[in-house]
Amino acid sequence: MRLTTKGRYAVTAMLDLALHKSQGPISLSDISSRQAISLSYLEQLFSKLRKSELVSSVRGPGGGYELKRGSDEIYIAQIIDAVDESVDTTKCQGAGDCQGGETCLTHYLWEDLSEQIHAFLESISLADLVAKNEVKKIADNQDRRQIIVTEMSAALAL
Amino acid sequence: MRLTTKGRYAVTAMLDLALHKSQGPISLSDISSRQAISLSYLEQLFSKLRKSELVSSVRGPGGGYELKRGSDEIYIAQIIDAVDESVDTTKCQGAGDCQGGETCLTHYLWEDLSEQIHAFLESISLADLVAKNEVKKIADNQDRRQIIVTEMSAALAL
DNA sequence: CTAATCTTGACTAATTCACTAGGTTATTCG
DNA sequence: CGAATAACCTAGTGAATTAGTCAAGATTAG
Repeated sequence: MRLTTKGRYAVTAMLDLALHKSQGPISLSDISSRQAISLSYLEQLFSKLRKSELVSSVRGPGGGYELKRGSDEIYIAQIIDAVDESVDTTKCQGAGDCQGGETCLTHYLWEDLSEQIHAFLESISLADLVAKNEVKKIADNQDRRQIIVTEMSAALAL
Repeated sequence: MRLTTKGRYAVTAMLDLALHKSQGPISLSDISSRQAISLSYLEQLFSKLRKSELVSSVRGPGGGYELKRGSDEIYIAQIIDAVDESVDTTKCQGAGDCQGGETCLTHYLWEDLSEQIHAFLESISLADLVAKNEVKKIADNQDRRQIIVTEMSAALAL
């Protein structure tokens, strides 16, 4: 699991789609001006998002991109995985003397942590983020923290 | 909150220190050979870790680095923050027309998510990771997932 | 059919990452 | 004392990632 600006751009753009899904296909230039992301970079990102079946494209005038599924069926982890193809984090895949040795121990500890974050992001949908934003406007910080706890717990109970 | 290989290297190295803290100061060349991280890169990372008061150094023969606090008082987020100096994720800091507008909305949604991950990593100490590894050897996947839930909940209850 | 709109893909520049190489300074041991 | 050890510091390099440019293709409106 990697968490970089590329993934943030992708999630931001997908959020923009979710917020405007009632308006039919959204062109990338709309997203570009609204979210301050360069058009060409968006094009690259959406190429990957399309290959991952997260969005569908409509060409020609009035065209653009739409969420392929409902915003409650698209999870943050899927978006990040789509644009941020993960390299192998182990680095010691059968590389000689690292068979359950100490080296693999620490690698495994990190991977486990990474898995937990991934599981968390797999449990949050675009709709969740949008919905939480509504709540946030009223709730103060303490209430918000409580919401986070509830969500995280619920998320991992599966 | 960014999650890159740089942070992973730092956490891995700190875990190595935690696992060998009974042996006095640990030299970087030891960590380098055990964890397969280049020595000079470790030096750069530990320079930052030292400035962040996470480790202390002992020079000369037999010297090396030690955890400055107990491994139960050093949290993953601190390590990552130390080496991975975060750039401003907003990009629209008072930049004209982005005053609570739609642009800031999506930025804020992402930042909130990022905060949650940070809060999570702030709640996991080096000792936690080491301890969990002991448990893992016996526990099956379902048990592990329960542990995760407990940890995440406890983490955010503050 | 033609023009406008929007996707698609190939190509390029800038930045960051991971690492290397070289040295200097502090400390211990023979 | 002097040689070995190891932290420290600075600069530089290659590759990957990030971000942006440009020129095609596809599709619809008029």
